[in-house]
Amino acid sequence: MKKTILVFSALIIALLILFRLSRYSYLSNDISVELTIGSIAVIFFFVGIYINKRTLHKEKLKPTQVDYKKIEQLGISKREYEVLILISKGMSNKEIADALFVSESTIKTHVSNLLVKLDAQRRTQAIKKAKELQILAI
Amino acid sequence: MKKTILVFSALIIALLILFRLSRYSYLSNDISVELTIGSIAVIFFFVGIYINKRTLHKEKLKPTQVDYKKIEQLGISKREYEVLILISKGMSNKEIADALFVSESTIKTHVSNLLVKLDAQRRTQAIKKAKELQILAI
DNA sequence: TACAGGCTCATACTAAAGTACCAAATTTGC
DNA sequence: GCAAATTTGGTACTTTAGTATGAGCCTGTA
Repeated sequence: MKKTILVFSALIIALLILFRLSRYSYLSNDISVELTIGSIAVIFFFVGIYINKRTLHKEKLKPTQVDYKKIEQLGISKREYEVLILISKGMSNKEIADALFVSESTIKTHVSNLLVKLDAQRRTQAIKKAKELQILAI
Repeated sequence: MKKTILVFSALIIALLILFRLSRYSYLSNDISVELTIGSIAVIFFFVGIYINKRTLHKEKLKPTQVDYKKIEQLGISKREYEVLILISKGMSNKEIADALFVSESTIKTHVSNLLVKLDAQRRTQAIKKAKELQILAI
């Protein structure tokens, strides 16, 4: 943002100088003046578009922020949340168990607890609800 | 877009007139000229931002377009795609069967075919892959 | 008309997923 | 340091999910 302001300021100064010079140039008539104004308008119009695109682009890179407060509100523990993420990646209980170095029984317990906390009947429904609640990045 | 161009043109004309008038106004000195230029720059800067925001906002309303060509490429039939959508909504085979007024056996067949076509082992994995392939809106 | 493709459904399985209940080991907060 | 919460894991069971295979019914089209 600092860079943006600097570039912006530099542009304004440059244009003002340009305008000053133009007044003593060989083209010191009405056409020159209107040309300058037009140029300024067009340039700043595109500068606006450019800057806006840059800032909006950054927003798009983090489209869905995880709502950690909601995770807490739902009483979902750290480990349960880990399991939830792996579920959403399409992994089976066995695969999750291997990934987290625990037994499948443990994962089943976590999943069961998750389903209650998310008020879901199935893991697929849990995925959907979790995304709606924004506790899982889309 | 037509409206945008009209507004844009009107603004330019208005500013040119304003500038013309300012030359004969009581403030006909250097400060007036620089003020005008500054105003034009600022105004067009924000016009650029505004227009850009509008167009980008429309893009955001359709964040993930469904890639129907890819559905065809994968050989996923109409009915199978319907089932896929309901799976992604977290529904069980029985629920999908009731929703589509067919038997659970039929849904199982569709799901089995879907898993092969999406190269998935589970329905949760099918959801994830389908979203990655952009054949399901996120 | 014949035939491919899609939709339907059934049977008979096997494999996961999920529930219920219990209990021990750890971690964490006060 | 102790209570509370978390994590872990087990048994036993029910319910879904998924596979394999076969078959009848439409529909568009070569």
